[in-house]
Amino acid sequence: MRMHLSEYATLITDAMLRNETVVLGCTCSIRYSGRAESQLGRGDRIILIKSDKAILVHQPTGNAPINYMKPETSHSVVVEGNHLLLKSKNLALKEFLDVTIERIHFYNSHKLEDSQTIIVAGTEEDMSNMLYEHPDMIEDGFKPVSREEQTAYGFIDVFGTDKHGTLTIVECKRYCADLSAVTQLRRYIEKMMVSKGVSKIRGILAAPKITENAEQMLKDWGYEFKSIRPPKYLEAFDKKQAKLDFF
Amino acid sequence: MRMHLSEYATLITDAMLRNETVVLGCTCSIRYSGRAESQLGRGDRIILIKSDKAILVHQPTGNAPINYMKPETSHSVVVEGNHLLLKSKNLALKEFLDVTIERIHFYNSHKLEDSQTIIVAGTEEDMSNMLYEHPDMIEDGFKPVSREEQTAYGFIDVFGTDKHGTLTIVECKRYCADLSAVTQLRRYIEKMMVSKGVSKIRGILAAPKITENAEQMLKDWGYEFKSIRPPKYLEAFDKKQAKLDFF
DNA sequence: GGGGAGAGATGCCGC
DNA sequence: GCGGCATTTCTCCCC
Repeated sequence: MRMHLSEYATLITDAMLRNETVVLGCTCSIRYSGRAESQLGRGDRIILIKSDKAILVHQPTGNAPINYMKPETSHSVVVEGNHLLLKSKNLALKEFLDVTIERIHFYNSHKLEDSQTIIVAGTEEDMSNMLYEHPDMIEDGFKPVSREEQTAYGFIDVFGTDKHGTLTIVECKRYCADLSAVTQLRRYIEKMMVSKGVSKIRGILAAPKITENAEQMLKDWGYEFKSIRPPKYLEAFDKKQAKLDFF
Repeated sequence: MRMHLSEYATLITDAMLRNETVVLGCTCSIRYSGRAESQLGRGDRIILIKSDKAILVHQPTGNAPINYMKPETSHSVVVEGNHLLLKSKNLALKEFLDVTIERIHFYNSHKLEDSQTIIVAGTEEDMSNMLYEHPDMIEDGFKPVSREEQTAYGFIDVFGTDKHGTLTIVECKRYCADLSAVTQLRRYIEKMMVSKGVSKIRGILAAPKITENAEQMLKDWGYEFKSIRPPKYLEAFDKKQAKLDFF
C-alpha cells in the first residue's frame, strides 16, 4: 500500500514533533553547504533523523554517512511539485542540507529510549594506567610521578624518573606510532625542559610498533622506543565492571 | 501486527541473502571485541546492515554510531530463548559484535541502488590550489614552484620562493590551526633544509585563524601566520561542475 | 565555549 | 599493504 508523498510529509513532521526517531529509505539527491559544500546526484539512501534532531544520510555501502548534520538542527518537510523537499538548517553553525526526495521505499518512526553509556576497554588511557601501575614494564628503576600532567603544550601520559633520577616522559600510543607521535613527545619534552629548568629529559614512546620514519626521527632526537601493547582487553574490562558493580 | 522474533530471524537472513539493506529499530544490548572491547547495556537503537555487509548501531541521539563493523563482515541471526541473537564476525580483522535483541519496534529491508559519488568543495586541497593560482595572497613577490615538485619532498601544501629568493613552505589548514599544524610545518622545514642543504627556509601557516598557543609556538620557531580562508565554496563548486560537465 | 588529544577513528592517495 | 594526512572528522575532558 503506497502513500502519496504529501502524506509522508505529514507523517514525518508529526513524528519529529513527537520527538520520535525517523527512518526513511528513499531515492534522493542532496546538496550541502556549511563548513564545506557538497553535491550528490540521484540514488537510493537511508535517512535517519534522530530524536535530538541530528540527521544522517547513508548510501547502501560504506561505513560513514555521506551527509549529516549535528544535533539541534531544524528540519522541515514540504511537497514541491512531484517530490518531497527535506530542508535541514543549523543557523548556529551556518549549515544547510537540502534533500530532494523523489520516491520513498519505506518509512518508520518510533519513540526510542536509551539511557545507556558505552564502556570501552583497551584504550590509550588503559595503557598509561597499566604503565603507571607496573612501571617496570618501561624499565627497571623507573618511578612514575604523575599521570596526565598538564602543560601549555599538551598532556603528558606518564611522567617520572629513571633509576639515575633523570626526568622521563612516556608517550603512549595504542597502535602503530607515527611521525606525529614523535613530534608530540618532542613538544612535551621541550616544554618541560623550559618549565622545569633542566637540560636533559628522556623521552620514551611506548606503542605496539612504530613506523620506520618515525623510528628514525625518534633516534635523531635521542629518544627511545619501547614496544608495549595495550592491556589485555578482557582483564581491563572486567576490572571496570567490578568497579561499576561495586556501586 | 506483531511478528514473533523467530519470523524476524528468517526475514533478516533472507534479506541479507538478497543483498538488501536492512533497518531495524529494537531494544538490545551489545558486546564488541576487536581492536578494543566494549559493552553497552539494554536500550533502544537503530541497526543498519548495508548491502556491503557493513553494520552500524545508532543510539537515538548523537552523530556517531555507538558500535559498528566494517564492510565484508558476516552476520548471522538466530533465536536464543526469548530473544534474537545477531552475531557479526569479521575474521580477517579479528572483530566480533554480538547484539542481543529483546524486542523489535520496526523492521524494513530494501534493495537500494546508488552509483553516485559525492563532490565536495572547500577542502584544504581547494585552498592550496587557490594559493598556487593567486600567490599574491601569501605576499607580494611570492612565487610558487611547479606543483610536480611537491611530491619530491612529501606532502607539502604549497612551496616556493619569496621576493628575496628564500625558499618558503606554506602549510594550509581549512579551519583553526593548532599545535600539531605548527609541528607539521616544522617537520617539513627541517626535512627540506636537509634535502636542499640550506640553512634558512621560511615557514608560513595559512589558515582562517590560529590558537593562542599555536601562535606562540609559531613565533618561537620564527615562522609566520597568514590569515587566509578556504575559497568561496560555491565558486569552487561551480568550477568543478563546469569541469565535469565538459567531459 | 575554546583548546588539546584520542578514536575500535575513517577514507584517500601514493609508493 | 603500509604510510602519511585530511576529515563537514567526532567525542571527551578540562580550563
